[in-house]
Amino acid sequence: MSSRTDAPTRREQILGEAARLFAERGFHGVGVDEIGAAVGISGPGLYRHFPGKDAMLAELLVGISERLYTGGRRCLAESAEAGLAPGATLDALIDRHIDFALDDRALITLHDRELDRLRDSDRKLVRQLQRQYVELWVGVVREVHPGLPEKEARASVHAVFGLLNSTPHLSRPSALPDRATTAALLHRLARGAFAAAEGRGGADADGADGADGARGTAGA
Amino acid sequence: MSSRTDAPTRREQILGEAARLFAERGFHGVGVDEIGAAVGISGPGLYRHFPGKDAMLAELLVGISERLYTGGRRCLAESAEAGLAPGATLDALIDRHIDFALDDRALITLHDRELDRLRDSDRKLVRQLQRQYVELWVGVVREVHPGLPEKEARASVHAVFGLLNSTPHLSRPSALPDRATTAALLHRLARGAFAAAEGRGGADADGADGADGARGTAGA
DNA sequence: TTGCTCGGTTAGTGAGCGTTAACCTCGTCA
DNA sequence: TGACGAGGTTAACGCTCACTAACCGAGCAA
Repeated sequence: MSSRTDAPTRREQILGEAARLFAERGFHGVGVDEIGAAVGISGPGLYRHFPGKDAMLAELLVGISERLYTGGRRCLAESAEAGLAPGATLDALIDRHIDFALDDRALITLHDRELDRLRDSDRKLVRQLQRQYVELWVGVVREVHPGLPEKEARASVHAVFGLLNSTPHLSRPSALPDRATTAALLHRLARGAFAAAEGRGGADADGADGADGARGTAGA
Repeated sequence: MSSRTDAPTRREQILGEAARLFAERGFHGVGVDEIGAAVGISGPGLYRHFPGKDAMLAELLVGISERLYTGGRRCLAESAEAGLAPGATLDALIDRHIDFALDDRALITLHDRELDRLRDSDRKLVRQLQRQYVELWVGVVREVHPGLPEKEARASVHAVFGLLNSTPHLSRPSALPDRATTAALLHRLARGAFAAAEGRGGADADGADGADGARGTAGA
């Protein structure tokens, strides 16, 4: 159960420290002894909780992928229920992703850095969840920006993920404004990027979009 | 030397394959035997060209950092010489970075993934080059968008780097439109993000921007 | 009390890997 | 012709590291 912010169980404690360490120095760069030491037990004691080092990484990556995807689905469901406009739904998606990116920096880092260290089956699962999450965004983005061809929408979503996930890469986070300001800034950047995506599609045209309502990126 | 597209020297060949392999499976994830095999020699033969595995990574990371920074400086110099507007300078910076991101995906990946595997001195050097490169962007961005506070400008630049560098993270690049379309799209996304950055700065106010003048993302 | 499980411990093992050693074979140049 | 250096080779060493074996003490149920 864990009423809410219970004392974290040993497993969770281990996963948390492992995430931090993996993000800092890479999966292969961290030894089991270090992970153990980080939670106050030492070395092979971990094997009472996990079958192996790989299993920790797998659980972390599958976990974050699932949380992202189900979080996204919940956004969509709530938006639909509340009868929100596509633009507001996109705002909700963006905010939720920003929360992940700012709160679980280590996991976000791992998520696109250590994926290939997984067993085939786990990697397939994570990839599938990622794909579904992307498609979920693509759908909303294309509702907000109907002029955007699907391929470009997908590429834009990937790019915006790169943008939103960029904060963990900062060497020292002190360079950032406070959390609220950063979140608001990232939100504006993401919306601005999407708005600019349908500028004029280059060669493969679709022409008609004219002055579109949704935003108003000043000049755009 | 090397008139232009000469047969690459052994060293260059090794560096190229090492970059590819490091990007695919991580620095610790690839053995020297594999790197050797990739260029047709085997294992310790590499030590005729490099003092060690670390040295290869160091040369790759220092190299790409230098190329990015000097490339950026050249952009600025040429723009100044031609008397271009700040907007056009920013366009040039963006295009140059996109060329890097699309042509040297492996290096871009390494650049923000394996930095901590370097010896202290090398890491410091790379970090310094990165910082200088960022500051160079920040200067131009603030010329184009004077309403943007410095901290937010810097964060925006980092975020846009994340955006521009996102393509390597795509599992299979076939999902992307052709190169020209992708480049144009990334360019629009980046400009759109910057344009949206100075929306209204949130809490920490600088107050006066209201309807602010300096805009005109459109034409640029 | 006895005995079992849970969560630790330390010591050890075996594989993988970076690196070195020793040796070989060309082409080049005096 | 003969020395030599550049660029390979294979064998071996030594370290790191994930994982296993064997043991142990506390809590707790019968």
